[in-house]
Amino acid sequence: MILEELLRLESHPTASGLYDVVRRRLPRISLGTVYRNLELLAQAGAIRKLDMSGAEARFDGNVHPHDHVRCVECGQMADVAVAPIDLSDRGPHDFHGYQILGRRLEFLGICPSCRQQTGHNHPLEGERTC
Amino acid sequence: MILEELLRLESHPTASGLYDVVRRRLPRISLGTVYRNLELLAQAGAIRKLDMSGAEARFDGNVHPHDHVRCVECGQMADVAVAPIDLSDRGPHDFHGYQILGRRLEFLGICPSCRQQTGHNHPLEGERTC
DNA sequence: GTATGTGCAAATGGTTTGCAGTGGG
DNA sequence: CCCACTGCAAACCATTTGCACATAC
Repeated sequence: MILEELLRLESHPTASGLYDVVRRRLPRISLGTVYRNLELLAQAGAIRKLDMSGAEARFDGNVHPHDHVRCVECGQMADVAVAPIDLSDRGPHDFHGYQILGRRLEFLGICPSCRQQTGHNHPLEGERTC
Repeated sequence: MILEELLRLESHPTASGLYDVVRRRLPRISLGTVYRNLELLAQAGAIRKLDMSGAEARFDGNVHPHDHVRCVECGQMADVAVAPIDLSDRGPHDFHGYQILGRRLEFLGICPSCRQQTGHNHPLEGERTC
């Protein structure tokens, strides 16, 4: 039922956000159970766990290859089609001998609704813009 | 002195790793102070805070634009030259109206020393390989 | 003396875990 | 009856914070 609700949502809920939703159908479920099952589902490859950038982890029912944008203001996330990375000129020694298994790419920005509310500038604190 | 030690190291230490190093020169320094100053230095743009992928945050004295590889086994990190991302065919609506400020790219792999020790396979749990 | 920065210890918050209970097979 | 799974609460761990004190100006 946790999986069902995650698939229904196209937001990328946090564990406790999903907990709130699932609790509407299973009022006696505990947050620990939600965490346990999300972990199992992620390991089984049924869902993806998005634990980037030190924030609260978010979960994604879409297991097709894709990247993400995250709002630096509110933490909301959205899907982005896979952005091709040019590694044509790289040898293994550009990676210091690491055997590369994968990559994680996350765009950072401001979502439409946060953009309206605050005229803030978010210079990304010492981070190159893109 | 925290900054000095971080610049001297080319590993990408965690806060407590750096704490251990700095404590050799300042035996009475506290971990809280290390955190406080790393935060200030990162905000001032003197260092970079690398808090990707839900692990313990790491700090980098190299503020030039570059990406990273992280060992999924031991957490060690290394620098990688900026990998160009092809966004030529993207309009703002591919990003769901997000105003893009930056990106974070992290390669995941196994570092040379972990590679020797364990013949393990690390299929990156339901993650596309790269 | 006033402001800034520190050590220390306690609080925080997301996540994990130990354990006893429960329900399905 | 057994076992996998659960609720619950406590533990965990990186990080942050409150506070009293120290040091520099």
